[in-house]
Amino acid sequence: MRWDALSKETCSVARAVSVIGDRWTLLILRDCFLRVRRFEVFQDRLGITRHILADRLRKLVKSGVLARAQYQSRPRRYEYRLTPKGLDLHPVLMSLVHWGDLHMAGRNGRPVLHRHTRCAHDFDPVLACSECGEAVTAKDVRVRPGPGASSDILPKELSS
Amino acid sequence: MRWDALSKETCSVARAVSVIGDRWTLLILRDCFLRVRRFEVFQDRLGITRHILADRLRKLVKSGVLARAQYQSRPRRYEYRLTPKGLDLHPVLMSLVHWGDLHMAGRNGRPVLHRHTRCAHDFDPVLACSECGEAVTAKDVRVRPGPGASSDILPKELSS
DNA sequence: TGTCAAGGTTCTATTTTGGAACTGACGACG
DNA sequence: CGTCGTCAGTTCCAAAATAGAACCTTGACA
Repeated sequence: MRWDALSKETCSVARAVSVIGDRWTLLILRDCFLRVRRFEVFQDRLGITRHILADRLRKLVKSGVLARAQYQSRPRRYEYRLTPKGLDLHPVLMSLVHWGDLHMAGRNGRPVLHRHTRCAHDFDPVLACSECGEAVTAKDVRVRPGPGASSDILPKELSS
Repeated sequence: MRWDALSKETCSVARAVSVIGDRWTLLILRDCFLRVRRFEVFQDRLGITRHILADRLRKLVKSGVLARAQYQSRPRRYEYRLTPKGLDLHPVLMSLVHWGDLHMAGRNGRPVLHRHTRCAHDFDPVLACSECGEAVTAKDVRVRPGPGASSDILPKELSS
């Protein structure tokens, strides 16, 4: 299966993965949320090769997650900023950070603290239900086909 | 930078990405949450090559996300199940699904619906603050170094 | 004229992946 | 007995992606 074949799958995860399912892309996005915007800064922080960085930034722009904006003329210089579509990835990154903090942290504890400015506390992200507001765990969720489903999206046992 | 170098980074995202930052791994995990457990079923559903599937399953077992369990003897057959560590990835996958639904869905709408069994409604995942319970957006969050921070974890502008 | 900076591109060598065939332990069929 | 089918992989080779390093371009500055 090719990269671009993934984006034509019915599944939302497959389509999302076709955009961000790459280790460098995820690390680039992490830095974007830390307000990194410039090619050289990404390169220094990530240790990624310039070739691949250019490629990933191009793909992220093409998919509408980042926007390339000129921040000076003469000489022309560009920076990369999260679009609204890119900002919507915040929950994905926050969930990833939290999982890493829980299961992969070193003995010194978490490397970064997140403060919720509305309540002024350091917090952990909690996945809540949009309907009742309670926290959701894997066992509380049942899946079923939606309007955009194709016949093979769920395994046989679940498609009833 | 090599794969295994990533897991030695201080950043929780980098460590998480060293485990799940791969398109196939994410798709395998999606299927795990749909209760797929067997080699052949993964292979049929994903269209992944058997070689790569075996490699990714091995890595997920090694990192403690999946457990390999014998489900019959004669002939010996094994299946792969999410461990508690793996189940903790549920918010990551849910966030990814939701982003895909929002920004990448086809014209027929979302392919899969999620029902919260506690309140019996179809729902969207919302990222909430563990301290005040309110929904969190990217703009409501400030980051700062935590106990496990290294000097280079945040860009210069934010390390104050 | 020479140097520096940002934001790339080009080159080759190494790694990873795709695609297909093969293995090995069994059970069932005829 | 011989053959077929299933499941969980492994092996092989060709094609694609990545790493690492050097190079290019535009313009500022001295």
